Amino acid sequence: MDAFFASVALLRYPQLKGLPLVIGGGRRAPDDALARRFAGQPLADIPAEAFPLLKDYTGRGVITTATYAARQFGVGSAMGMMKAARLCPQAIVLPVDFEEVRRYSRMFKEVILEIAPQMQDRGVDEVYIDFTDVPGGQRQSGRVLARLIQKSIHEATGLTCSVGVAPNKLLAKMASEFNKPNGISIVHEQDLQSMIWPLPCRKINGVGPKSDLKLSELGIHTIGDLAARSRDFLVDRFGQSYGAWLHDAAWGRDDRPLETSSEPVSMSRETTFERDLHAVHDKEVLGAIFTRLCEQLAADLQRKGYAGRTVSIKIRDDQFKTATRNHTLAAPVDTAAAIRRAAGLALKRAPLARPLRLLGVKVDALIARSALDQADLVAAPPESSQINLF
DNA sequence: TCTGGGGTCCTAGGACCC
DNA sequence: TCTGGGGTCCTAGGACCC
Repeated sequence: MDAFFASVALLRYPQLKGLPLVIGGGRRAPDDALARRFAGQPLADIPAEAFPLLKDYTGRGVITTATYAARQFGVGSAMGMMKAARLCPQAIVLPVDFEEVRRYSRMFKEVILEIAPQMQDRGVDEVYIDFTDVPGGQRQSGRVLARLIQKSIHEATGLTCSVGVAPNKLLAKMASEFNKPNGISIVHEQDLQSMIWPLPCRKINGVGPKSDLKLSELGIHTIGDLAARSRDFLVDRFGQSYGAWLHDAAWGRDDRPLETSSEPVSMSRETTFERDLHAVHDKEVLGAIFTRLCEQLAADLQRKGYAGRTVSIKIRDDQFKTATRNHTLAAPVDTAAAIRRAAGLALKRAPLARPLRLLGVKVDALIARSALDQADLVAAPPESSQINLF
C-alpha cells in the first residue's frame, strides 16, 4: 500500500492532500486539541491551517509514514521527529490512528482474497499473492490481474497500491518498489541483469544497514557486484547461512513458498518514557508502568487465545543500550499476575544502574490455549507472593 | 537531533543428558 | 591419562522487517 498510514489519514482529512504530512510521534495525540476545538463539525471542514505542525512537536517519537510531498524534504520512515522538524518544519503532524489503519488493512486484504485466495500476510500494509492458479493470472505476464487488484482495492477503500510481479517473492518485493506510487512492475527471470543487478545491495529484502556497510567495505555496492563474488567468498565472510543466502539472492533465486497462515511465536508490549526514569529514584512510577505492561500483554494473550512459557523483560538506558533478561517457566502463563511475577524475576538480574528510557515485557514460546489442558496454566499467585521490584 | 512498537529468525555459549 | 560426540533446552544479543 502506498504511504499507507498517511493515505488513511488523508481519507479522513482530504483537505491536507498535496501538503507535506507526517504520521507518527508515539503516545501524544497532537490532533486531540483539534478534535475538541472543532467538535461537532465535519472533519473535512477543518481548515488545513489549524493542524499541528512538525516545528511545534516535542517528544521522542519517530515518523511512521511521510507523504510524497514531505519526502521531498528528506524526511521519511523511522526518522526521529525532532530531526524531521528541522528538515521540514512546515509539515503537518498527525498521530497513527491504529484502529482506522487496521480497519483499512482488513478491507484491502479482503478485496485481494476475493480475487486471489493464495495470499500471505506481511504486516498491515503488505502481502504476497500467488497469481499461478488465478484465472487470467498469466495474461500479459500478470499485468491484467495486477491492474484488477489495484482497481478493486481503490474502489473499496480509496487507497492506491503498487504491485510487483515476478517468479518468486524476493524479486516480486523488489519489483513492487520500482514504480511507486500506484504502479505495476513486471520482472522476468531474464531481466535479472538489466533490472536487478544495477540496484544497490540494500534493496534486497534482508540486507539491512549492518550488512550493507560490511558489503561496501568489501567493495560490493550493487547486486551485480554481489553476484560476481563466489559463494565461498561470501560464506567465508558472512557465515554459512547468510553468505549462501546472499549469493542466491543476488542471482534472483528464492524458493520460499507462500505461507497463507502462521502461528504467532511471541507477543510483547513496550513503552518509551517521556523522560528517563531511574530504578531507584522513580521506583513507584516505573513499578506502575511495569504492572500496566504486564496487564496489557495478558489482555493481548487472552484475547488472541495464547499462553507462553518464557517471559522476558527489555530495558533501554539513556545511552540507548538495550538489555534483555528472561525466565522460562514449567508451564505456559497468560495472566497479568503470573507474567508480572516471572518478569520480576528476570528484571532482578538486569543492569539497572543507569536511567532508563524504555521498558518492555514479552511472552515467548507461545502455545494456543485451545491446545492446552486448562490445568497446565499456572494459577495466579496470591497477592502476598508478588515480587515488588521497584 | 537522537533514535517507536510489534514482530521473526539466527548465532553462540553453557548446562545437561545419553 | 587428559579427556568423544550428539542432542536439547535455556539465555542473551543482534540483524532485519513492517
